[in-house]
Formats: sequence, C-alpha cells, structure tokens
Amino acid sequence: MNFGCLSVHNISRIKCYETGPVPEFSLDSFLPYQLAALSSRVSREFAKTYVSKFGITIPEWRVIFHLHTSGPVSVREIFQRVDMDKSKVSRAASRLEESGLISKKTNPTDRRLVELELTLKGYELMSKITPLALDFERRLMDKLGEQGPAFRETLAHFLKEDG
Amino acid sequence: MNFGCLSVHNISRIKCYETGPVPEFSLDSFLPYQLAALSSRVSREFAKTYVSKFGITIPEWRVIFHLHTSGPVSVREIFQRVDMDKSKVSRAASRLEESGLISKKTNPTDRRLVELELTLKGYELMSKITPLALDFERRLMDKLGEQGPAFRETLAHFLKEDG
DNA sequence: TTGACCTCGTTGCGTTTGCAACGATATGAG
DNA sequence: CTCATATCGTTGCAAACGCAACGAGGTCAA
Repeated sequence: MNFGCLSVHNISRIKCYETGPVPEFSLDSFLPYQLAALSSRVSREFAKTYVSKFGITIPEWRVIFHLHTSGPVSVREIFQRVDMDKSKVSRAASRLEESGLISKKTNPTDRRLVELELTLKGYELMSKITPLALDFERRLMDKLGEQGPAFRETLAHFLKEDG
Repeated sequence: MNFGCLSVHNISRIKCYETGPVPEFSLDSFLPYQLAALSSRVSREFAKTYVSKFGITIPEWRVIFHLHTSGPVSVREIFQRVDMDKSKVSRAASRLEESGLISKKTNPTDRRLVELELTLKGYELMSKITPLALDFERRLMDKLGEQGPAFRETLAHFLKEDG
C-alpha cells in the first residue's frame, strides 16, 4: 500500500527523499506511538485540571481510584491491573497513608499481603473528585464522537484479553 | 445506568458495600485509566522485545522514528507532536548524536532551531528495526481483531483534532 | 519438622524525569 | 537603532522512577 519513508525497503535518506513526502503513513499511524501520545496527553490534562488541586499525584490518584471502585485490595492486585511498578504502588500507598486517605493493614489469613482500604477521609475526597473525573471523561467521549463507545469497548476488551 | 461504587452519590464505604459488588462499572471502564494501562503495556512490551536489543531507550526510539518518518526536524517539532517534555527530547537527541545515529546542526535561517537528522548509521539501524516494528504493530492489530482499523482511525482522528 | 522454593511488599541505588531558569536568538513597536 | 518580549534548546536540581535485592511469610514434599 503506502510505503514511503517507513518502508521496509527504505535504506538511505536519499532514497527516502526520492520517494517524496509521505502523505498518509506518518507518525500518526503507528499504533504504539498513537497510544503513547494520547495516553500521556489525557493523563496530563486530567492531572492538571483536577488532581493537582487536591494535593495528590497521578500514582496516588490511580491507587485511590482503584480502591474506590474495587474495595479493599492488596498492593499486588493494584499494580497488576494498572500496570504500575509495584514499588510505585507501594510508595504511593505510603504517602496516602501518611495523608490519612487510606489505611494499611496486614491481611490476617495471608500475612504477606497488605490490605489497602480507603478511610472516611479518602472517601470524602473521592466524592469530590469523582464528579470531576466523570465530567472529564464525558468530555473526552464527546471529543471521540460517535465512535466513542466502540473505541472504549475495543479498549476494554483488549485489556481483558491481555490479562 | 450502572452506579455502584463509582457513583457520584457514593459517600461512605458502608454505602458502597451495601450496594454489593459492581459487575460492570469497574476500573476498566474509566477511559483515562484504560488508555494509561494499554499504552504502558504496549510501550513496555515493544521496548522489551525489540528496542533494548539495539541499545537504545524508548525516548531515543521515538526520536529516531519521528526523524525517519518526517525527515529532518527541530527538537520543538518532535516534542510537540509526541508529547514528550522538551528536555527529554533534547537529552535523547544528545545521546543519539553521541552514538552517531543522528546529527545536530543549527538551522541557518533561524539560529535558535536545532535541526536533527538521521545519519547513515541511523538509517541503517532503522532499516533493521522497522520490520520488527511493523511486525509488532501487525500482531497488535491482530489482537484488536476486526475493530482494529476503526480503533486506529478514531485514535488518529482524535490526535489530529487535539493538535 | 525441616529445607527448598515461592510470593508479597519494601527499600537502596543509580538513572531518568519534569519543572523552572537560563543564555542565545528572533521579532516587532517606538 | 533600542528595548521589551517571545521562542528555542540546554541544564541544574529535586523528585520520581525502575530494577534488583531483601526480609518476612507461605507452601509442599520428603
């Protein structure tokens, strides 16, 4: 189809230029690239608008969001699902505990596990942030337009498959 | 529709538990969350499988990929498109220059600009990585299934809109 | 019960990151 | 021209990060 500069056969810069500018096969069609750009943009935008004003970081937001939707869980459960390094989750949890937003206690049946749980203060914070988060998401969906639901569906399906 | 734990009306943990487990409104349906998880997973997977073995980092890969598809550009053009901090691009470029994969020269018409350009060595590296990248992407698309093209389309459209 | 082996969460450490500040260059008004 | 203002890329610095190693706890076979 469309080769141009990213063609497998492209060897030297001269050859690339000889084929002229590439109209459609640009950066924007390499999937990992697209995902990274969109994700970073969305996360940063969301953090800028809402999260910072509550004095929490992005990793901290992810942890309490997880706790809010799933109930009390272990550190492991979070970093596996969210794809954060476990030390990142651990440190975020420590900061959240210091702030009094979550509690940490050893799971009695398996004493290796640390059970994280939102405190009342944590829930109160979430009840302030949640409307903002939902509003942000809604505006994001609006931007996606009519393909939005399908897009989200594909995303969810993929994440479920991939484990 | 489906409220449960993420409901705007959710105030306390007790209330949350009273509604019971939430079957569908889980983490996996909050869009920024989904995007972050997928993007991080894809980037890391790609880096693990292919990039590391060529001795370059993810930011470096993004820079040379951009140069390969767009031709010589300034630092600014890269970090605006790819959503990396400009210092990140700057440092990646310095490392790439040290490795002899790109060249840096001052733009003569605007001496503030630094024009980055792949060297022959850089092009040779890209000609090795590109097939692997395309293969990785193809397998990713396969996983997405028949919604793949639509998904990619939505992504591209959104990125273009958002500037 | 012991010992080998596994998993969980934390921590130490070197590297990378993001932010702000900077020097150098460009632009435009007066 | 001069001065104020803006933009570009680099760099200093504190914070955050990822990785590996660790201690503590669990599992299971011998």
